[in-house]
Amino acid sequence: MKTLKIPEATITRLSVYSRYLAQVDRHGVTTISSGEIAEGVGVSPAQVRKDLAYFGEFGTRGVGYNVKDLYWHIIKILGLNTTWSVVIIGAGNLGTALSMYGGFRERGFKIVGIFDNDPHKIGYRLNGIEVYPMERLEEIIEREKAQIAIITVPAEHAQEVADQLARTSIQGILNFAPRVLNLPERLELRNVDLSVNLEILTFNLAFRRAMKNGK
Amino acid sequence: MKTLKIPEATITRLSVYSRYLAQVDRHGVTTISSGEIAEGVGVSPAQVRKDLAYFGEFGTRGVGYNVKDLYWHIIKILGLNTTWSVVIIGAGNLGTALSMYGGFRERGFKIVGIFDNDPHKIGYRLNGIEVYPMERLEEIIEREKAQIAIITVPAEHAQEVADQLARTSIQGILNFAPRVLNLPERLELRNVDLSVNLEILTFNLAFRRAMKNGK
DNA sequence: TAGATTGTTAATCGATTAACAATC
DNA sequence: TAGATTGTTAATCGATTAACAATC
Repeated sequence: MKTLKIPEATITRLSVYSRYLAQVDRHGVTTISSGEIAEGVGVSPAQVRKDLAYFGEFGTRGVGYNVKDLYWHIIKILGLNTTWSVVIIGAGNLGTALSMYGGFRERGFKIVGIFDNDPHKIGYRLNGIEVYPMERLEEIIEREKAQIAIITVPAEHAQEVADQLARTSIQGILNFAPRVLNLPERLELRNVDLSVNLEILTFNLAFRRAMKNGK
Repeated sequence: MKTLKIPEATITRLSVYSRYLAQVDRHGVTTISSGEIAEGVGVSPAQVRKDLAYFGEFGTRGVGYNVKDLYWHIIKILGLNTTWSVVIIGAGNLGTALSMYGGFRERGFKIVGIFDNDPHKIGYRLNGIEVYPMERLEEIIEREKAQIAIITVPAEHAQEVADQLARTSIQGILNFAPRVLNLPERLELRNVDLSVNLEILTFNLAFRRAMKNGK
């Protein structure tokens, strides 16, 4: 076991493995091999073993892995054995959709507030989550001990919101605005660009087609 | 210029470059260097040039790139010079939010219908887009010549929906359900897992913290 | 011509795959 | 003991970075 550099792709896959393990666990499976996990999520068995090897030895040679056991090991690795409090900035369609997204709750994320600067939206409750004005950002983040913020405001306002968040005790930001953000080093930043994903799809489709027709 | 193998990361970055170019173009900038693009989107200048080199020579040595020109070249590479018709399967929070998402429209994607199996939702219009029953999936896809489908149904139903789509003329699928899908080779598939992104964030936060406290 | 910046090749770095000894 | 499967090392593959000749 070595810990030095862990590829981000490994973390992505661990997340996928853990969800797959939860799924087979629900079906009553107690033991699973790297080959079966690989088959289930579409990677190679060596990949599965390598990914796990970064963090320890979780299996039994000749036998495989205990499903529940490995599941909890991965949950712990991902930091999901504790609850994370999350605020959402932007009560538009995407923000409200994410505030109700079951996938977050299932994995232990707790949305503790939504922020917007539209006076009409303030005070409204979405699924029991209150919409606050931007002025109360710092106050609510402190009160709720929120560690993560999700930005779903229009691209033009994303940097401004990021600046405001940088002045709070927020530790990580998940940015859905299609804009590159400048942030202090101490903040963890991840970008989710919904259009990019669709565009990789169109590239593959357009490119394939071009290949077929001659070339 | 060689075309053989293009890293997916290159396509992701091209998408980001093009949006950045649109942004500086709006500010009246006409010429830009690889270094300036790199600075603007947070990669290295060599990276920018390498990415572009897969597809041709778009710049002038000693000068740089014409902003509008390069923008359109990338748009063409990504296959965005034509309109893509898209259907959304699942009229829940996420599906409806995506149907109204401005980021898609801006890049030339046209949502032509939303599908759901909840009778209460059928016939309802969201932003001018009609909600159809699942039974009409094939009919509407043919009529609207939709090429892409976005899956936003619960994980339990994702495979079933994928199977239905595989029987239509849909060419590509963007899957938001946290479930690995099995599909025929001919279909292009991309997975967007919203939780995974949040989990990479928590891993980084949890891991960093563990590093600090001893270890 | 001198300065700037591209396009491209070679060197480096990192991640995946293959192979196999360890061991249940 | 024989069969299975892990954990790990070495080999391969691929992507990024550095360097520089080409050229505006």
